[in-house]
Amino acid sequence: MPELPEVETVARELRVLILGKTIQDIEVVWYKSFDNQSSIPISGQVIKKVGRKGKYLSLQLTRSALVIHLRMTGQLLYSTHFDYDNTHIRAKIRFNDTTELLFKDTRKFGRIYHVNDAGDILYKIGMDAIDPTLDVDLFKSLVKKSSVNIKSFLLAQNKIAGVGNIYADESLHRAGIHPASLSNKIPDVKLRNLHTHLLDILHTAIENMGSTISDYRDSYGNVGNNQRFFRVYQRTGEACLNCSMPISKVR
DNA sequence: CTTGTTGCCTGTCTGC
DNA sequence: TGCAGACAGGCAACAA
Repeated sequence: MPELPEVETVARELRVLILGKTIQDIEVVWYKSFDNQSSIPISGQVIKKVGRKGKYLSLQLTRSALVIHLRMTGQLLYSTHFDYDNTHIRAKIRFNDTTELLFKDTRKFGRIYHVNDAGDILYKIGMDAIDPTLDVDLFKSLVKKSSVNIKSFLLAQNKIAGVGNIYADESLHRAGIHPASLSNKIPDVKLRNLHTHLLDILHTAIENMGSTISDYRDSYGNVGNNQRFFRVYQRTGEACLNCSMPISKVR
């Protein structure tokens, strides 16, 4: 499931692939996958900027914006030909040079929102996890304000955006913090550690083009490489790389 | 305000 | 081999 590093990988690729292209039209195959909240026509608009905040991708157009969330199985595949497999394709963004950006989403949880301004969707989301202004002190103060367990805190997108199950589990393990630990009871030293490891893990995952569990693909249809380096995620029953005890699943 | 619960979806896996 | 049911999981909507 795409989290920050996977969405960042797609964003970087899309900057190369579709920036400056003019949209011919959008073909919506599954109506729920496309949520049109703007009356501004999409046809004829140019992709001015590709952004990302948390797990959301934003395409700034000439006069409006497309905000995209891939949820679990969403993919944005760039296509230059017409003989692709249409299975699970929920929408097609066609450009006037005959290339297309295909929104493939097996489980139909993902969404493309068309809005006047990307902020209409993104305002409710917290600070991006790799935003440089989210320094140790700010990170600590956010965690200390929360009474939920630390794993739930990391997953809460209105607090810090972009972290999902994979990178929450990996960073907590690396920092030596049990996921059920209460956020406001974790000592400063451990929080400092968590901040360092979270950033390191996210940046490393971006360098590795993200992690592919099952469905994640980049815009070229390629899998990521980062799943090879998991130390706890989906390693239930296997030996812990720190203490060699079998890893058990808690929820 | 916070926290918890439910529904959205379909492919894959488990047990009979 | 077939089939029912559990499971996976991010987030919106809703309830408390």
